[in-house]
Amino acid sequence: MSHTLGIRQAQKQKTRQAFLDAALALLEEQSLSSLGLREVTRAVGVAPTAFYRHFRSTADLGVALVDEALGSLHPMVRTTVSTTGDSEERIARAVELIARHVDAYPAHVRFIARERHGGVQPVREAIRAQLQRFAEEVKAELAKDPEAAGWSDDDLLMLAHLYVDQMLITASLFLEALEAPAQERERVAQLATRQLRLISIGRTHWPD
Amino acid sequence: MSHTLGIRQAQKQKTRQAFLDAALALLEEQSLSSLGLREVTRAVGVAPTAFYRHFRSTADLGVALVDEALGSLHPMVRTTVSTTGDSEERIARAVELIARHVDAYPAHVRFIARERHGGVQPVREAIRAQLQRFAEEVKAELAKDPEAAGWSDDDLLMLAHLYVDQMLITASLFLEALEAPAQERERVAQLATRQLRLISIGRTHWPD
DNA sequence: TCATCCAGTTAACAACTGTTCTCTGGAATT
DNA sequence: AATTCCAGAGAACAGTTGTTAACTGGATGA
Repeated sequence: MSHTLGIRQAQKQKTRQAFLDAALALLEEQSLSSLGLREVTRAVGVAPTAFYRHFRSTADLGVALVDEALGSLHPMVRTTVSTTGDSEERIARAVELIARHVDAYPAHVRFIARERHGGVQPVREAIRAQLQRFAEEVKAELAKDPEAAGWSDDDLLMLAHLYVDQMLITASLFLEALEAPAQERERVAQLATRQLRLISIGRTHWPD
Repeated sequence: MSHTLGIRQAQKQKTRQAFLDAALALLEEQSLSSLGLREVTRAVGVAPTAFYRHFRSTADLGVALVDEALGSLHPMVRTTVSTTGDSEERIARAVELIARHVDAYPAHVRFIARERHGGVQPVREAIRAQLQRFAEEVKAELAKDPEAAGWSDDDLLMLAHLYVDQMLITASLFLEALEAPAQERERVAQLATRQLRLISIGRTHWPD
């Protein structure tokens, strides 16, 4: 049973979301550490002081953006890795899925790539924690595969991190190619596919 | 025969270098897009207007920092990849070399990791161009290896990019572990070693 | 119905920003 | 020795910033 929010709470959440959306748009052309509080309130169309009703600082807003950008991604990642079919099919599906995600949420992807090593410590920390969770989820899925027989937990996590990092690199490349001709995007897809293929081969022959 | 600079030019270069050093120090706790011109001149100890004698803008200063941080790295990368010995020795040496570089130039590494996807377009472009050069140099070295027989140019470049990205990821992990206990840094070294090992295995079995 | 709450407003603060123009004094050139 | 050059200084500009305090008025709960 879902609880219907009061008019007041609903309006507050609406404004909060407007803050997140406006910030995400502004962050396409700058980093979080240069994002001003007044800049955001101006974009939302609200008084500067209203900001404090929702966030302590822009860093706090950034952490909220991390949750929005990565929080909803967990189920997708899990189903991607656990997809059935042979190795080649799974690679093609993963690349396709990354491309679609970048198309659907370019600002989210840009934000994560930009702030992962950005100048705001709490945000870096939040991203690091979420990516750690991703890696552990991927590891759990990898462990189910019969190919994982004889793999140590450490090695599975090592491979999971390799996949997660590769996912981010690929997403970033698709992002750069967003406004480029289809041919360029296809080139990125081919590159990512072959890199995943090479990793997959390394995985198969691991305990040589 | 080296040309001795006049007193004037020498002093100018000295001040310019002071700008680069001060900026790099300030950028440990923020991004380039939030770095103020006055902030830098204050750190150097000169008047704000002196900045314009050396750079058009902070973005321009950022591009100069890219050259300083990556320009001197080319010979090192080349010799690393072309190092003789079996695969395992080369991996160990590469990881060791990355760790030492992070120890020696942590601010450079932080700057590149931060601004590679940062909010200043000309700087992103400069980093992208340099990394492209790195990849092509690595590719040229890979091509010399007898193991590269039967590899297409495209596949060699694909593998080279994989190595370059992996190098950056590893450097970034070492950076995070800079002030951590030696045990943590060893964990990073082990992780990077095994990831490179897996890639190396994939490379060996590539045209399966 | 009435008192309470609280998201958003208004006004004001000192401090800071990038950029301009004018000036200075020592190096470089003739 | 006289002239030109030019890195850096100084002062002033209109705008911007984050944060504070006291307020308003509609939703909320007794």
